[in-house]
Amino acid sequence: MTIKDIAAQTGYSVGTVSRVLNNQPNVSEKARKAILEAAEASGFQLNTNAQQLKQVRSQNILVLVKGSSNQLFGSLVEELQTRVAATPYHLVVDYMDEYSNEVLRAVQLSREKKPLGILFLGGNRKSFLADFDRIDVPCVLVTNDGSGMPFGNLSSVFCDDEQAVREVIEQLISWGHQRIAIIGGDRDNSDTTRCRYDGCIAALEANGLEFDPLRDYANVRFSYAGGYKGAEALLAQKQEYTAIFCMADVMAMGAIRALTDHGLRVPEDISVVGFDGLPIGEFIIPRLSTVSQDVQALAQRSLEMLRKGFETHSDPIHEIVPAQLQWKESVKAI
Amino acid sequence: MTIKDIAAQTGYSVGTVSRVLNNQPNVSEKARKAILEAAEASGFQLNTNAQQLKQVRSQNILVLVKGSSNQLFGSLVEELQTRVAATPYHLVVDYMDEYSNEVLRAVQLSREKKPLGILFLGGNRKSFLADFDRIDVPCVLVTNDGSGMPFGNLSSVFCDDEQAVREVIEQLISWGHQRIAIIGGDRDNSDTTRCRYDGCIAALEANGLEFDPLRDYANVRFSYAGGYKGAEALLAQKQEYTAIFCMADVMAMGAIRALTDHGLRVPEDISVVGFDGLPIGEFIIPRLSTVSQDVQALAQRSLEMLRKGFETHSDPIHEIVPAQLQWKESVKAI
DNA sequence: TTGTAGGCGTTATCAC
DNA sequence: GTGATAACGCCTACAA
Repeated sequence: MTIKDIAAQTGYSVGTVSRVLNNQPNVSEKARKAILEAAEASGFQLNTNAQQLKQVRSQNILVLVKGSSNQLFGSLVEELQTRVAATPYHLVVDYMDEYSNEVLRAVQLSREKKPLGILFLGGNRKSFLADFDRIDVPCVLVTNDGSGMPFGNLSSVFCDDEQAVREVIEQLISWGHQRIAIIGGDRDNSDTTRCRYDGCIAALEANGLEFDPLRDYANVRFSYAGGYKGAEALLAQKQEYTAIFCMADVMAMGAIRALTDHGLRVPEDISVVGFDGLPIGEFIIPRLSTVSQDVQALAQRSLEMLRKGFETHSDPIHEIVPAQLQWKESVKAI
Repeated sequence: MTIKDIAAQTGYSVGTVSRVLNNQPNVSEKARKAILEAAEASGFQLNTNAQQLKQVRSQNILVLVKGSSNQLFGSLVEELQTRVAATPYHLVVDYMDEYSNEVLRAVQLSREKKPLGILFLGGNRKSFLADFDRIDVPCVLVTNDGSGMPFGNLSSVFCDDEQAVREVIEQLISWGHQRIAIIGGDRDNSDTTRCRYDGCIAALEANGLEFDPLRDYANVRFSYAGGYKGAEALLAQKQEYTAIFCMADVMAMGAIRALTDHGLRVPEDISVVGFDGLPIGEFIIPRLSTVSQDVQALAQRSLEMLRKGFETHSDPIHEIVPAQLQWKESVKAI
């Protein structure tokens, strides 16, 4: 079933059928009605391949999600979906694992999907500096800082990770915590990890607390199991930590389980803080203290910035959306 | 940059370039080398649209995921990815929400991606009966029973939900539980819900326990919040339940939180069982008792069955993979 | 308002 | 082995 069949069926030409199916003007009501009916009846859908092959520009907004099991991005995509539904645009979501090069993928998909713009959910500075100049449509980097990169078509929305983490640590200190450990990722390969790490160090140093990365920092994967292992590694240091900051909620949940298994109560014996503000944090026992990223705001602002980019061709914007510290049951003052 | 440019650059024709880029025979080593080098140098990639438009059959295996936030399917897709990586095939994953018609989507994508076969992760009998005859490639319905449907190209792998749930309930009863409530979804619109519900009823009836659906069954969404609301609704019935069976782990986690908030301890005051065997169940407090679906086996068998379908053109198979009851900290004998 | 025809980037079928 | 060339299904001038 192709556009030709519909044309034959209705007696109109492929041109008219195409115009109707694309909601274009210059078609009589009669033709529109007949063609839509025929299409409906046979369940006809335009072939996206042919469409995109021919089109110079689609109505697509491309969303590149780096890290397919990142639940924060999951919520973000949902949020984006509902917002885009109310616009004339269409969302094309592409998932990739944490280790793929998001920019090269974007170059490839740009050529194929001919998107109006691209939303990067996660991304590394290194990849952008290397290849982003091959992309010419407006883009927004979401949850990472894109300022300071020399690109005229790259905006960004993100929360100030470093600042948020600094506040977390300082709050913990003000509540009497002196021995604070950290569970995070690889600071050499993740900008996010690096920012959050810097925030920790800044706060600890400002308060004259000693911190030995080799002893007090656990470098693990961003997962439940990673958090579990991280906490066990820290316990093995026999440092009597009073608090652990985890760079992701999933890590925090794994850590809480490990601590519990080793006979420690959270928060009575040790406090735990996460990062992201995942929905599940509200449901676990104890409720998780966390830095909550404003998914709503991230979705709204990134879309607005992208639209401004391709609708009015305006200059890139770099914007911080505030993160919110949420102190829940997993933390206790000493 | 197109295949033509590569042809011009290397002095060969588009035909030869195409053959090289598709690893086809009848190309001299010299040509192959020159063309691959040129492609490499410019980072050239074939345009998928043009490719799929022209191809009669791709090397794609299409995976249709119904319910994009279903974490069980998330693990399944990961499992499938790693397994397919070792084959000459390629996975194309398409996510859709719980309320879309998976079969119509499959018809559309079939036409476009020209897949060798399709894996349905989740699906409803109703949609299949209505439109599946429009699909002619081999398919496997995963986690739902596809037997009893009159299609020569539809296999299925699933766990015996009804049986598993029956065992759960009977085990609870044997441990002294008499007042058992259930949190689940909409039995009219979800085959899975219906199966699990039937299993409950069968076990309860067989043991002479009374069960009033209006009072003892909470129909909510498959989410943390759904489980929370479900548990609250049940508590409002003032029935002194000793155990709650939830049709999904996410529901169970929400329920545990609600029970805790209402001053009940799990499992001391009330036992909770989930379904799915999500990784996180191992990390929450208390560790969740659940019916663990064998993701490995589901992935392995569904792929094998699909390959058998399009490689040897054999008849559909319907197979049950055993689910495993995992009794953890969230359950206690009375 | 409608029809016609060329071409998007590839694959596939021929000849050579 | 290699090179033309006709599709694939659609969009888009342009002509009618």
